[in-house]
Parts: sequence; structure tokens; C-alpha cells
Amino acid sequence: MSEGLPTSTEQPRWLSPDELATWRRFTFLMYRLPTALEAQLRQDSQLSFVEYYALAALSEQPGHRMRMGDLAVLANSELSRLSHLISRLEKRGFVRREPDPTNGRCIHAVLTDAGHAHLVEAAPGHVAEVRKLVYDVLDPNELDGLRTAAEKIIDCIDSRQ
Amino acid sequence: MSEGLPTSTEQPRWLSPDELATWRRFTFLMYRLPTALEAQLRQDSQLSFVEYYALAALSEQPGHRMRMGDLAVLANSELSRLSHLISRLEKRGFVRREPDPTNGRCIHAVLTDAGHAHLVEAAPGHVAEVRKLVYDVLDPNELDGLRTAAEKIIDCIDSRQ
DNA sequence: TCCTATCGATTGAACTTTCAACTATCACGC
DNA sequence: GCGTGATAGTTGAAAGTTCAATCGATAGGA
Repeated sequence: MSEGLPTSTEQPRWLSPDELATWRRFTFLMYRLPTALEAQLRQDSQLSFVEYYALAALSEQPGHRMRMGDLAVLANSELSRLSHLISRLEKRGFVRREPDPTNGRCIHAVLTDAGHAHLVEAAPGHVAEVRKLVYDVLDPNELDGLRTAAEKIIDCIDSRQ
Repeated sequence: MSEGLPTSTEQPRWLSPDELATWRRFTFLMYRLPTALEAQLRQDSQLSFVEYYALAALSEQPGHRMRMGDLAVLANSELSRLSHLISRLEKRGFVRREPDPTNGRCIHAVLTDAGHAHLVEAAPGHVAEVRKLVYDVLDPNELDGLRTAAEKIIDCIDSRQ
């Protein structure tokens, strides 16, 4: 059913045609942009979007290491998903697991040298793609708007538990 | 690796700290918003985001029917994904397949009465969620900016094949 | 007419994500 | 010290997606 035309007798606050058009463009973007970026990453570096950002997050930590739970937050993943993902990266030799000496419950994901090297190879191509698809296309004003909008929506989601 | 600090000798056009911050917020949004919307849809209507928009697209067509390929475009899916998805919806009685009499290669996905009824049940809750998370949060100016930004990025992606 | 290429769609296998159940460790009150 | 509950992470199965192979229908040329 179209969100533009009420056919139920329930809530009356449907989207206006204009709002609907914006929504369609935006959902399309939320699908297409990740797809486009992943295509480049897979092609050139055999990495998915999440894998790249997991490695990237590790590379920014002192000691190239991080607790699984913290990494899950940075990589926008649930713990279970991250655990599987790290297992796969471990098999490829990009990451290893080490127990946290200060807390027996915690596990550190540690970037290996091979993993770091792979990331260093992958980063320029990925960043170039982000530039081409986003930063070269929007002017600073539009970028700022995007950031504000993103922050507002995220705050709203966060504020509901 | 951080996109903010070059460690490779290749391309020099890294993101500035400001650009990087914007990018992080935006990727976070691209993950969180669909997740939040899907949570509501699954909870209240046992539908995924794609399933909802596939049913919605069908409901807007004359005869509540559409060729698989066209539906794939509207639902932001590849044909294979859509084929599996329609099979699942078919099992639940929301959709059926019919051959296209005008072209033996084509198949129509047809919304059943049960499927339409389910969509009518689902729509108000979903639209309310979109309102709450997006339209109630952004002012018309910001919405407009979002739309322009989305259009520009999509155009850019489309223009590269 | 036949041969080939292309199109629209399906299929099954491989892969990834999700979900629920489980293990192990720690924190706290008693 | 000893249960009880919360925390951190893993695991396996189920669900969903992606990829490559396939199949039938059609279009276009020799």
C-alpha cells in the first residue's frame, strides 16, 4: 500500500506526496550507497563493509586491540555477528583473539601484521570511493546538513531505549 | 586504519577529521535507521523492510500485480533475492505467481487478498514509525537537504554504469 | 528456418546474519 | 565463602542473501 493514500481507518498521519518522494529517495540511498561501496571493497580487497570497518576500528586502538564488546559497538554489529565475523577474519590471518588479563570474561580482538598490511592496502581505494560518491558530489553546506540530519535521527532512535 | 591519517604512500586525499566525523555519523545512520524500522515491522507485522516494500509496491500497481524484474527494481533487490523473497511470501499466502500472457518469459507477482489485508494492517504502524524517527525530527529545510543530497549521490552512483 | 545470443526468472550451494541457548567469569549481598 | 544475578562471549541452527549455473522463451540475423 502506498503511504500516500489512506485505505485503513486507523492513523490519519500519512505521508504527503512530497514527503513520500523524499522517503523513497532516501531509502534508495540507504540501499545503494552501501552496495556501491561494498562492491569496490570486495572487488579490490575481498572485504565487506563491516569487515573493513572492524579492521579499521582495531587499527585506531593503542596496541591494535580491543574488547569484542567495544568493537561490536564501533562496527555497528551485535556481539554474535561480530564473533562470527572475527572468526572468519581469524581464519584469514587478519586478526587473532587474546584473553584480557584484567578480566577473564573479556576477549581482545587483535589486528595481526598481515591484517594491518591488508587494511593499508585497502584504505586508499575505499576512501577514494567515498570521496567520489559523497564528498565530491555534495558541497560543504549539504554535507553539514547531512550530518545534522543524521545526528538528529540517531539521537531520536537512541532516546527510545 | 583511520581514514584521517595516511600511513600508505598512495593517494593523498584522505578525509579531514571533520569529513570523517560526518562520514561516521552517516554510516551509523545507514545502519541504525533500517534496523529500527525493521524492528517495528517484524514485531508488529512479521515483515522485513524489503518484504514490506515489495508488498507495498504491488499494492500500488493496477491489478495488484507486477513483473518480477520491475518489482525487483522498486524493491531495491536483485532478481534472485526477490525470487526467494516472493517464494517465502507465497508460502505465507500473501502473494502468488502467474505467467504473463503477453510474454512467456515473464512472471507476474500478484498480491493476494490476504496479502493486501496484511499490508493494510501493517502500514499505519510503519508510517507512524517513519514519522517519529524522521519527519517529526527534521524540519522541512533539513528534509529538503536530505532529499537533494540523496538525489545527488544516487545520480553519481548511477552515472558510473 | 535454424542458430545463436539475450532476456527473465528460478535454483541450489555457499556464505552471512540472526536468534536462542549455553558457558564461563565476575559482582554483590549475605 | 556461597549462591544469585548480571556480564562477555561463543555456538549451532534457522533464516536470509549472494553467486554462479541453469532453463525456457524470444529476438535477430544468416
